[in-house]
Amino acid sequence: MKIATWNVNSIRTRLPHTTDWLKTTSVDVLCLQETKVVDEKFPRDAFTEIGYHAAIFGQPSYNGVAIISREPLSDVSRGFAPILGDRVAEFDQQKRVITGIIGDLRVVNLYVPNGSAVGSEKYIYKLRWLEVLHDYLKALMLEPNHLLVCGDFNIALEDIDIHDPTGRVNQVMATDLERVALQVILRLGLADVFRKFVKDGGHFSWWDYRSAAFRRDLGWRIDHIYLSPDLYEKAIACAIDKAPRKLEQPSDHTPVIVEF
Amino acid sequence: MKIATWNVNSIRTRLPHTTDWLKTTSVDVLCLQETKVVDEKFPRDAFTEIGYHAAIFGQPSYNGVAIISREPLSDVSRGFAPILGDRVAEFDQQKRVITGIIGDLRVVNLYVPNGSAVGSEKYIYKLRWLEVLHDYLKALMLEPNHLLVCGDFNIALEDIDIHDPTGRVNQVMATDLERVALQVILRLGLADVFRKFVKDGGHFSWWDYRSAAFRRDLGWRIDHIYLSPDLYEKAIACAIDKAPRKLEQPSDHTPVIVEF
DNA sequence: GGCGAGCTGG
DNA sequence: CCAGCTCGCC
Repeated sequence: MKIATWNVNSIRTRLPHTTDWLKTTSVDVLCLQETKVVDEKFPRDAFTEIGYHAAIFGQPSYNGVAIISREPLSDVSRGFAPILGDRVAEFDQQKRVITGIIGDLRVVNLYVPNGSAVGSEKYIYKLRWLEVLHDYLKALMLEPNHLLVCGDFNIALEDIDIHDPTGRVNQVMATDLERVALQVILRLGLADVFRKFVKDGGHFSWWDYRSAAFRRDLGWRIDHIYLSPDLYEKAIACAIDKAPRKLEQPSDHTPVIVEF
Repeated sequence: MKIATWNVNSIRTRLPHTTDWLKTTSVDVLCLQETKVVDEKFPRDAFTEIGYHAAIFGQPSYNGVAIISREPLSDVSRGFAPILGDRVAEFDQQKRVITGIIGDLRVVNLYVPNGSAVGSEKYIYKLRWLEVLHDYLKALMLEPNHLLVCGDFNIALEDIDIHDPTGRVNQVMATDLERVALQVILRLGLADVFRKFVKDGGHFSWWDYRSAAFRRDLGWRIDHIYLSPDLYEKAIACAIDKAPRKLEQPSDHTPVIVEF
């Protein structure tokens, strides 16, 4: 059983990359972020043709998440409100959360806000969003299922997750406030499965399009897979597949895969 | 001596096509229309590197003309107002006219308004613009130089210049009013040099991007080269080069070349 | 409908 | 650097 997360930065532009990758890698579940397309225009057929189902939650231009899976998902829910009620409805205007159940496993797929610049409106929104995410995951953890929470977190948890942590306290995606917000969430009982297998730094999942960042390996590890305790024990591998980032017209992110 | 006219539909997008074509065709003067770029962003260096000068008159997004030449132009003037005075200044807001002298030859490069739909505001503007052009060329013909007037005229002079002239009287680029306006200009003493060499129809310089018009050869001959009488006598060839229209990401127009 | 530029977001 | 959008042109 293999489950992956990949911010594709437009599923329509990256459709051949995505289906090619599914065919060669044969993961069972692929969580996509930044699909950037309304549900009516999501290229569902391309996934059906190669034997996958798609649960989608999109909007025009921005954000958008989807779970591609060999087995159909049950109990799919989109956004925070179905779990937390209308008090959080404002956070569902941006389509960043989708979840569903496969067997005894709940998969949560997230596209955490980027935060723009430290102290900006968007940065405040990101921190508030993470608080809501805490309540959301707390609720889901009451279920009997195993829990896998993955996606583009737009946060580098440790300094070794950044190519150059100099001045990180002023850099969005690495400030103390963001890290603490995420650590509070993890204290609910989730662990970064990549770190079960890889202890050193220099492993990245995102490289800016600008300044030839990929060629110079100036990356960040901001795409994560978090597991509930017993699932964490069962994991036998977790890796970043850099190959898709080397293709023509790549996404700026590359997939992370966990295997059980 | 070879002189060409080509509506490139954005010089930045078509820069490789344009410089490649100059290198293989080695024309002495190339008149460009729809450069779609302000002068500060015009890719002058690309032409300098291959041995050409550039006289430019552009604006952001729309219109824009340029004359690319092996020898530098003298007496360059941009727009109608330098010749006709401020009464026509309103017509220079759109950058559609540039002229300069090489040896004993004045080259006038035009991007005639398209006219949108018959009877529209833009159609009226086109007819008024053609009246101003008449006065402009009348003034230039007082000079002792030979005169070459070329560009995208957005007018098919004869029915044989349209793939299907059915209902042309209601079609912009082929109405009687436009044709007469152009014929009045030509009566100043200018002749279509393409017709010195080619008498039959079915020769086009523009094919709409839509409906696979190029593949089906549904074109129009709207890019012209007009010459003063003694120059007309000296012309030894005039041809449309369809090759650039067959490239990847082509302009919707293709070059017309006259040789002396 | 096919395209390009300029804009906004990352 | 790249994505999609909005706009205007043809």
